[in-house]
Amino acid sequence: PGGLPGFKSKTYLSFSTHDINQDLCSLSIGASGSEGMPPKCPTIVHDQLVPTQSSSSRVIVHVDLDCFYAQVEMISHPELKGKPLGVQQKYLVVTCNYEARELGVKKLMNVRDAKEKCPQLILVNGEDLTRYREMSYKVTELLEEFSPIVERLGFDENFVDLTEMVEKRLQHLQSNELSAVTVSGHVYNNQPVNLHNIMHMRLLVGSQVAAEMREAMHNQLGLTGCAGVASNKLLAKLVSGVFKPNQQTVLLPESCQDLINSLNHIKEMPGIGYKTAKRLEVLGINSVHDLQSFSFKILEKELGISVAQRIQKLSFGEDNSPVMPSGPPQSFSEEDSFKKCSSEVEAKKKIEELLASLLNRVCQDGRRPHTIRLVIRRYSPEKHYSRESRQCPIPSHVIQKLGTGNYDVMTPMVDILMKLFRNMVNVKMPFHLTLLSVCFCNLKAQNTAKKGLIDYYLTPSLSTTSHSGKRSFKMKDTHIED
DNA sequence: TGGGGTTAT
DNA sequence: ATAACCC
Repeated sequence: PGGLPGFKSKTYLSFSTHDINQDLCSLSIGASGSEGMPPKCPTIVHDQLVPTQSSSSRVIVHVDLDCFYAQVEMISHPELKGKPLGVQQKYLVVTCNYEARELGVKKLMNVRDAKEKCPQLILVNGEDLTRYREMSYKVTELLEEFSPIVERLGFDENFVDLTEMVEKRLQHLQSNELSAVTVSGHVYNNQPVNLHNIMHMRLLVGSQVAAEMREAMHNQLGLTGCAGVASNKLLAKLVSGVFKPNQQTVLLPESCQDLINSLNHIKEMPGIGYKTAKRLEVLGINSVHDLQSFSFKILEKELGISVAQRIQKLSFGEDNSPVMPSGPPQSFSEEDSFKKCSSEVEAKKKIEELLASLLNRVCQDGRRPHTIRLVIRRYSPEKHYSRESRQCPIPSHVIQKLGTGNYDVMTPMVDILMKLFRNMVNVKMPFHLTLLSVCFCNLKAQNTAKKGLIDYYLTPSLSTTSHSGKRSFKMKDTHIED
């Protein structure tokens, strides 16, 4: 209101991007009778479809490292280069290098099957993620030098929003240089480039930045990977995998439908997971085209408006979700799986191990966790994937000891964790666990003297409830007696 | 299936 | 606290 030339302060614009065609949106112009606030239901004086370039004019790159854990292992052990190498966690080969793939080893293959397929396969244990995690953040930090808008996806993928960078580079080009702009890497579908199409130009410059990113990753970190450049995260991710290993691909808008039609099943659509795919199959939806043409009303009834709207847009290649800068992690966790744990003493030993590693990590980070969580998985013969958890606040006197080193923080933490354990597991009855995990979350910046004062006055749990004599718990944290 | 992560409800 | 998603 008031900020747009030609509109008076009580004129409101309302945009709806509900329409399936992302290049159109509905525009309502209304006038409000109330003071200063946008009307909940404006008087609609005009309602029509108008062109917008809201989501389709961005330039996004998806960077995907090749067999990341195997690459890190080959950097640590150069003598393994050129040989078939697998990274093992428990009895699984979780990933392997391309030499091993050529000999038939697949990701998440059973160790026995892998050895059978490929007797020369060399296996290294990858259960300790420390070096992978460290290298992963080096990659993210390198990408953040290009643009600060970097979103991590797992340890080996990053999205970067290049829109602003690309716009600046194009502005700095002279008009005679514009006709000399070329693509770096592949163009999806071998689609011809039109140098008079502004979006083509943006994506070409995006492909050049992507190539610079991959060069920097190789020169500075010794890593190879793929990149995909497109106008949104979904398309960038899908196109990054088209030419595999160590190559890059740019998607021009005209080939978008071809890209999404290249998917053989909706489960291959990022954002449609195991559960949703199963529910869609029941509805007879198997292909991307099935999902595109399916009645939205019925889809909404089955999945709710949120999921229905999101996934049907995905099926058209539409994805307006922003690249969210990941920043430092929201949580730290360590887990261990095993065939059987059936006694409290055994569980305590494992919990102590997990906690010791976590304390090192959290100490390095500098911030302090204010919540601790224990997660278990109970054995069940057939039915899989069900975890239970209990969490509680970390007492402030324990938080303050974190990272100081000379005070024993293990003992009070283990005591808390064992209370959470007994809250979940009836130790007087037989039990059979197959996984234990400890998680630190609710991380807050360490108190400086100044900020400590501010916290004292502004943090509800300290300043407004400390006089009540009882601790107040937000959410559903389990209450642990001291 | 491992050992991690995130957000939404 | 759980359920879904991602790697």
